[in-house]
Amino acid sequence: MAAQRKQFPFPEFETRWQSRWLEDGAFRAPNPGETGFDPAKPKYYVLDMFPYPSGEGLHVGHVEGYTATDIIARFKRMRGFNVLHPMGWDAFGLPAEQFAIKTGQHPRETTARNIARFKAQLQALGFSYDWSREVSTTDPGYFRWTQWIFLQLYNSWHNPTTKKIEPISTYPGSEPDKVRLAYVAEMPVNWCPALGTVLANEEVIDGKSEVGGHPVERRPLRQWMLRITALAERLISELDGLDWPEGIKLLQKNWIGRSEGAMVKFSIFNSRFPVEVFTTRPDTLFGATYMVLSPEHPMVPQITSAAQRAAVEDYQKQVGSKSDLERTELAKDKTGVFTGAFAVNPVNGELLPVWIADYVLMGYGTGAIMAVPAHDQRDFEFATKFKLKIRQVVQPPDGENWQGFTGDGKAVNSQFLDGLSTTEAKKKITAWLKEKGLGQGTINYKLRDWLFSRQRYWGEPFPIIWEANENGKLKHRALDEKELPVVQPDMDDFKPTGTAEPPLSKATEWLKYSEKATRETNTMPQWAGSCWYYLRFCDPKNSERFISKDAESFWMTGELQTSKSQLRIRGGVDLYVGGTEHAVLHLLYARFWHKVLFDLGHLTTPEPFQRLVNQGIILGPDNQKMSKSRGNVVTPDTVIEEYGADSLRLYEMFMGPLEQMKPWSMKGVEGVYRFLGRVWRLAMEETQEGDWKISPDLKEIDLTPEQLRVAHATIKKVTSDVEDFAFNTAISQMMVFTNEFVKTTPRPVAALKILLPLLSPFAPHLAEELWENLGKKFPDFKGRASAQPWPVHDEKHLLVEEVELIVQVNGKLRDRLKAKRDAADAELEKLALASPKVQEATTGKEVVKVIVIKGKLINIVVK
RNA sequence: CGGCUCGUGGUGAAAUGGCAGACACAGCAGACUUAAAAUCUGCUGGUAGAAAUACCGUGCGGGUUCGAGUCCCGCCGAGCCGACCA
Repeated sequence: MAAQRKQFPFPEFETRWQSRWLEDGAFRAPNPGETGFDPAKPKYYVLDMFPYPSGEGLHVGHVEGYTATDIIARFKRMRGFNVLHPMGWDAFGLPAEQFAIKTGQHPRETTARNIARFKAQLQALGFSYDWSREVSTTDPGYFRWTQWIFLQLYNSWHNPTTKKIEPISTYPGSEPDKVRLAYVAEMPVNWCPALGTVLANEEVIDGKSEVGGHPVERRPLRQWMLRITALAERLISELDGLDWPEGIKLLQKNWIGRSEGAMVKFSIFNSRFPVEVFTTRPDTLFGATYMVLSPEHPMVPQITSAAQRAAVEDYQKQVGSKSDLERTELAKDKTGVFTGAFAVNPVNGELLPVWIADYVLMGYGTGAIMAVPAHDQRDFEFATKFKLKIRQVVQPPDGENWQGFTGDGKAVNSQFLDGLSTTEAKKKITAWLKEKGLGQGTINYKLRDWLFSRQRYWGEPFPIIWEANENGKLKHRALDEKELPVVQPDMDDFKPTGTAEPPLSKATEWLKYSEKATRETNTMPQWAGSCWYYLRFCDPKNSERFISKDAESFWMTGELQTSKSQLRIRGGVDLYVGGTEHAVLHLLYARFWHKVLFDLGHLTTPEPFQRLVNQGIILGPDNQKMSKSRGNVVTPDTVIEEYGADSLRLYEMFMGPLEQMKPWSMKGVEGVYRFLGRVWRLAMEETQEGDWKISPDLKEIDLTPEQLRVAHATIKKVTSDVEDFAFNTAISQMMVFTNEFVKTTPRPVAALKILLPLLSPFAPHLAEELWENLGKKFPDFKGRASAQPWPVHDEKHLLVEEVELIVQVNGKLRDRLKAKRDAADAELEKLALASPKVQEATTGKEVVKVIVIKGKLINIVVK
């Protein structure tokens, strides 16, 4: 098959065009102030989620999104935009480090090799990236600025009065370390013994590590945290102005998990300290019949009675040894232990038994709840199992069973709340609690602060040192930005230490910053580098700043200078394409950093990505997710070898809607390959010797009215389809166009002058090659196909004198008739009623109404 | 259990509330060829019919509408995500 003669000589011209584009910098986007910059051109920033260059290379799934953005980039250039379309590498990360450990090669070497392979694969697809802007997160010239941004976080705080991130110097208190956006905390973390590292909650799936699937346990460790929760509110509300899929916005909202409720203080009968509880249903306070603390709650040891101590400690041990997986799986059946303590219900002085149970999580709210079994499913199950009191305090509307009823209703058995609706009761009790100093209304979030340190070698070192203060206690201090970048030392042994000490702790030389100070040995997580790469692309070589003011302003807002008073709501990357797997984490983290830098005055837009599009997953030919173990992975290399890059690009776009999940089919590739062959033969003819020459059928003749109609309908449809990301239907329209012209001889060469520019974003190599060939004979074909202005359709060619109308009787198709395009309604009605088929269908019936839709149909309603 | 997305030929899929199945794939028949490949032509939702044509048809049941694949309600099924979030 591979040796088979190709339908058109793509093996020769595809690589030739790729080198020509590279050589003459065809897709270089000039920055303000650079040669070639034209201030009259509007900007368009189209971005792919840059890849992690794994050892596996790209598969056809990666290529889908990249092809879509490439089509948009090429389209926008032809429409006169200054298009920024960059590519780079998210190259820090665990797989490279683990591969290094296994093979003894330095991750820097394997990473460089993987990048070279990825780059070659991308270039073989003819993508129009501006390669002069290539960045890698592992390059010291890049991560120097990642570290610089960390310093911004370290040196700033969230001012609750202004609700903005401000320099730490505006903090009026005496303990700045308590408010910094980057802070140190002793946290129970997800420790993965196999990987020898701590993982973020997001990297743990069903109690196992996302990478490798190793078991993960909880253990307390000193960690760097980022105070993302300070911006929780804005991370929700500022989603509103973004052109993102609603589903993704919802995912982010749910992840942040805002809920309104109240904090309520319960005093404990035998303790000096109260226990605080968060509830979204303060209106059910009179229905609280017991209280539950999380087994890890710090108050548990103090309040536990002597009689219950053994049972409580036993239960704590049991829960502690369970992985998160077991804990949630076994959670179907409620478990718990009585502490022997009693809490006092602040509204009525009732004594409530205090239990511990693992269905209450330390990580949410205060780690303690008031249990209202009558109106909460979990409390109801628990109370039923342990025979605790259940008291109704909400009357459901229309006579529903009140047991376990969690909806809104009317308050009962609640003294001064009785008769109030749920909403009113919430308001009243919250005000009452506040007045008595027993609680207050509050908003709680599921979002936790971001665990930002990793015990790894292959990541950005922190620009932090530890030195002893007067009391001999170690204290962290930020390095000056002049000391950046902090580069990892070259080490032969970067294996995990097996303890919580990171591999960098073995670099004894590097570790020592001065007589009194040592370096932080943790490194940043992989997310760090990808949080701001879209900014660096705007000004990738800048050694003075992470991005120049001019470049930032131009590529984010389209204006050369944006004064503070003109700050934009819209702006940023115009189009961002990538998979849904980054719907919460990467996108949330990047938005967080962007907002911090925005508040600190380094950026001109509050959001990084104006428009987001998610491409669907491409399944293997067997309809299963592509994976090495299933053996159903299709690589671009094999497809390009056999059918060429243009066929691969075209097929990826022809498969179906971009956002949809769809299976791969080699037969489908063959289909678009045949189509490209037909386009080729529109212009070229094979000689006896097997060479190609310009087809003698091509003549400088006018298009017929019908040909003009097809041509202009194609311009119109392809243009609007590209704007709507409906690439599959754009391609089918170009197939219609081609089918119209292959059968005609002589063939108007003007048809190709329309088709080739339309086709060039999709199949750029073929379009360039044919355009250049035609230029040798027809002087009309100047320059390059990819540099042509985008064709514009003329509506006058689409109008036809006679249109076919369909005639329905009661919505059922009965006849078709031809009529003048602008015929009057009354005339059409008369024509339709005169049709024999209509008469057949209406005899003996009364015509009630006739609906005429101009140019489309006539519907006769009979009774 | 909850949320989201989606159910259309043998397959991938089209269809601003207005001719369901465009464009492809596969299949069948034919042309070219010694033959094959490639290419080209025709047919290709189901049932009945030689055909014209007729009837049926977008997961199921209701509703809105002159008219529903499309909008609304309820079910069934699939995929993805989140799952004890108080």
